[in-house]
Amino acid sequence: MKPYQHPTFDQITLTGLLHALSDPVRLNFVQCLATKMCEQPCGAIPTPVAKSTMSHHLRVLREAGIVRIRTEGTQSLTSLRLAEIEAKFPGVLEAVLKAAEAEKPLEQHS
Amino acid sequence: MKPYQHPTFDQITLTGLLHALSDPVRLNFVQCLATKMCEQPCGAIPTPVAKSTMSHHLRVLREAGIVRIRTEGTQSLTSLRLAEIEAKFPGVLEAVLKAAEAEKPLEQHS
DNA sequence: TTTATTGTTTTATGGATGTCGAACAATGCG
DNA sequence: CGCATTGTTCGACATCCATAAAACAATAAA
Repeated sequence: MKPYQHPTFDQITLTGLLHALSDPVRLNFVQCLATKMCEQPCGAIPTPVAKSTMSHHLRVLREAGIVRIRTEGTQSLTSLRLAEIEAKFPGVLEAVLKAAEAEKPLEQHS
Repeated sequence: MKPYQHPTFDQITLTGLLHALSDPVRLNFVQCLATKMCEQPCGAIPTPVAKSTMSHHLRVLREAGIVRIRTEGTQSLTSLRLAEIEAKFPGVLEAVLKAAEAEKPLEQHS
């Protein structure tokens, strides 16, 4: 299999992170990841978009340095790079996630 | 003159705010606004882009609910909606601004 | 009134983006 | 081996976006 390309700590940028989080689908995915606090296969998180679209979003999150993805068997496991982001941009992700949780009454279908 | 349209407190969204801040030019402008802590005419803040481009960015920031703009004479004065954003998304803007300040060695020309 | 200042609007353009279906790849299972 | 599962990749498409030049609007200053 092809191992995924991840940005290093130094390559992560603030604007890149903000842009990645500015999409509702991606923000919701990150939010779910954060609450579960463990690696998740993409399929384990409900999304309102097609498989291929989700794959695209996952790549954006990965290239922004927000998530780390590794493959195990047929499924790819995704985890938050929480510690690194906190180290680089203290308080940002935490505040955003808290705000997202407070803002969203939450609804998913399928 | 035409008074500017501003979103109400309820109309401000997290993704809208993140998207508005995800552009380097806009983030830099907001950062400058925050450090000066007072109304500023657009021209008082150095930008690397054309006037018309900056006008566009200002509109994005305004429509996202991040800044408030009023006209006085020929110039339009811009101020941060700091208290409102803090009330709606506690800690978000503060953390982002702090991260931006830490990340940017800062350079402007013209 | 003429000119300067300040910023907006319009129009154009090249590039990025979100979306999806279909085809493909890799692994696991029978 | 054949089939199912899980994602990725590849067009394709419509939309949004950052940029800027040019024209316009409104006020201030001479």
